[in-house]
Amino acid sequence: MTAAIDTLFAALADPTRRVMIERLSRGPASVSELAEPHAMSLPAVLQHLQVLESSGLVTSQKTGRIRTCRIESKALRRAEDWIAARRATWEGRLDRLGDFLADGAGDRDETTT
Amino acid sequence: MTAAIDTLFAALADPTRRVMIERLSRGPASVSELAEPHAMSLPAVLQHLQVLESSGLVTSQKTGRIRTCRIESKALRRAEDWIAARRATWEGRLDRLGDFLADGAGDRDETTT
DNA sequence: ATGTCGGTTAAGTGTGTACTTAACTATCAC
DNA sequence: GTGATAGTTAAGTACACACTTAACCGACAT
Repeated sequence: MTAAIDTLFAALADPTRRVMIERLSRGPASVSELAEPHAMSLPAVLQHLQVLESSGLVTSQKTGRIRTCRIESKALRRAEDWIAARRATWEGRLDRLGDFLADGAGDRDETTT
Repeated sequence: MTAAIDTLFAALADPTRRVMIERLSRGPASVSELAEPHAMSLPAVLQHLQVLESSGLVTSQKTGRIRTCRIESKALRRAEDWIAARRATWEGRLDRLGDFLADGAGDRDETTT
């Protein structure tokens, strides 16, 4: 389970891959559409795509000679949730520390929800 | 700004560092407290800590001979928000596709047009 | 059937990352 | 002071990652 989150964040850590994700968040795309904004060879794009797929962030299917890729929001949510959980623990702890932190005494980071 | 998100996700991609973050989400800790659960040398831990600090996820201050580290929830939120934005775009797009998706046609093969 | 388009595989290269050990500094206890 | 404790620096190694070029395969168009 830990390894899965590993590959998730690792996939998101690369700017090329994040641009791909951004593109895919606006709708499915072919491999060459994904490649278009990037100044790199197609095989390089393919490798990024493989990383995205093995992380579960993207799925794809081939029809004829074009492969259509789409984003997998479940995987995005898994990453999001991991972060949210840690933030909640920390911010919950801050809350428990006392209200005097909440109204200005803290080091300007508290989220007063 | 893109490079900042880079280092953020890269920092989160390592299991050792995520365990450190989990520890710090429960409260501040010293370097050796952070090191304790990991079967690795202290210098290795220090290097992970440097990655966490330069990503903005952790800050630390030295008092006497112990360095106290604490989590920086703002940075966590930056990562969380990036993901949330992409997911929102994608899921917003799905919504616009029509309600028939929302009540059961769900995860399998949307965009049947 | 021949050519082009979209994608894929294989193999190699340079760079970065995660460690290691060894040695060293600064504090605190006595 | 002496010695232990907490952390730090430096230098080196092994492996992973982001690319590259070259060659290739399977649609589709003419």
